[in-house]
Amino acid sequence: MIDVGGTEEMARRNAGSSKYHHGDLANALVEAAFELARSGGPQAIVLREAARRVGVSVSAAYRHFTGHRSLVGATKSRAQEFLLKAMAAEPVEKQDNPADQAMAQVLALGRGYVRFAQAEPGLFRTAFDENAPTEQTSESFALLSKALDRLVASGAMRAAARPGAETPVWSAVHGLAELMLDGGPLSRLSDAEKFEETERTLDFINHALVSME
Amino acid sequence: MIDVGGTEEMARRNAGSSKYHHGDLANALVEAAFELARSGGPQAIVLREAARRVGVSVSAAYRHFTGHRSLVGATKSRAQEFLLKAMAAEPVEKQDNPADQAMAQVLALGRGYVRFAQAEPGLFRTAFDENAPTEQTSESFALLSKALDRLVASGAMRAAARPGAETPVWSAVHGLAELMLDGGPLSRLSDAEKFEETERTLDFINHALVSME
DNA sequence: TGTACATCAGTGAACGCGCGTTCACTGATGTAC
DNA sequence: TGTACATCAGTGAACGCGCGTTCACTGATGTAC
Repeated sequence: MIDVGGTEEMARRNAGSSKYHHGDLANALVEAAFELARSGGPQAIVLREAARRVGVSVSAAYRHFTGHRSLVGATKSRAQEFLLKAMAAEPVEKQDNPADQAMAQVLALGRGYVRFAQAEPGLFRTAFDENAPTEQTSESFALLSKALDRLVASGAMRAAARPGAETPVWSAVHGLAELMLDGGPLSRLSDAEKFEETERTLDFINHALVSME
Repeated sequence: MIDVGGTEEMARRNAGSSKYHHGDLANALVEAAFELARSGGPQAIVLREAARRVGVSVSAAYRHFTGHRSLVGATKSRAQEFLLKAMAAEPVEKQDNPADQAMAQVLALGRGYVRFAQAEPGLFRTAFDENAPTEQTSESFALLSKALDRLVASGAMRAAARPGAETPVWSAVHGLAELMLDGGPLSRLSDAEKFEETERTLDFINHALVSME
């Protein structure tokens, strides 16, 4: 145990001889809930199980959350953050001219979105769990907005078509992600086919954005 | 009680003095499950409650379904049929030329899809319940395929762009429906705004289909 | 046409399960003086 | 620096709930002769 780093909470947790006061139970519970969600979606978030995994009594959770619902809400937030990160982290191929570059950036966001859904279906479902309270406004939406603004600025898209353009783009990408998700109508496709359908849909978006008036 | 019509099952049911043999329990249970799904989505399908509503003992249901899962599967099928009907029933505005007419037909399918999701969120969710077994291949998909074929035949869409065109169109429409569903990120929009976003997305699809190469 | 009997389609009680939530409690911590 | 005490963050046992499923059973139906 040479490793001295880690978060402040971990430090407090490990430092104190007593484990009575955990130090960061709230975060620890969300982390456990997050892992449950990762494996089985929002339905798999079980307050008792999260407490069990953290090694704490069930009722201790009620010091930090008003109940099951608020734990799920916190987990949903975390899942949304992960989706955001996946979108932002998707590589963008360098293009010759600004218009192509701006379009490549828009499409990369979509690609990251779909790939995240594919890689982490449980988290993706949790991020859009309709039963859980939404704690924050969507930063993913803001990311897409900015990319579309740049698309207009680059000349790749008409300014007149800009207002409200987020919705159809988001819809196409979100719909594809949902349809290809495990259990969905397109879930039986091979990985290669899924890739193909993703690129096809991104190309579809490309053509629509360029030709909208 | 002048009404003599009705299905054969209902006839048998009402005719016999004894109610011991229901005559059509399987259908009656699915119908009850369907109403539960309509109100609360697939999660609301409770085998015991369905039996209760039909007025039959719980264990009677096991004569007709292997268990809860198969009841949900049957209900999912029914919900899919309703979606199909809503798509097919959506009115198509008459257009001057064949190309516009073919496009109007494609977009009407999408409009019907989104409107069904909006009007019957519980059924829409049930139709795409990832946990339930899928019993039949999607007739909705076939409907869309034919409409796209006609689009090519009419000259509104390039033949080269036809293969695989179902996916992006379906994705855009499905995504919009999901995002606007109760609890979704766009669920807070007013009815007028939802209408606007729907038309915008259909227009988006229109432009993409026309300009794809 | 009547009767015996296999089969079909119900009944109702019971089971175990794991969940979310609540309760009275107690040990640890930090602050005022 | 020490002490009293309020507050904070845990414990563990218990509750009720409604669910899906199973079981031994019984009444109704239809068919063979």
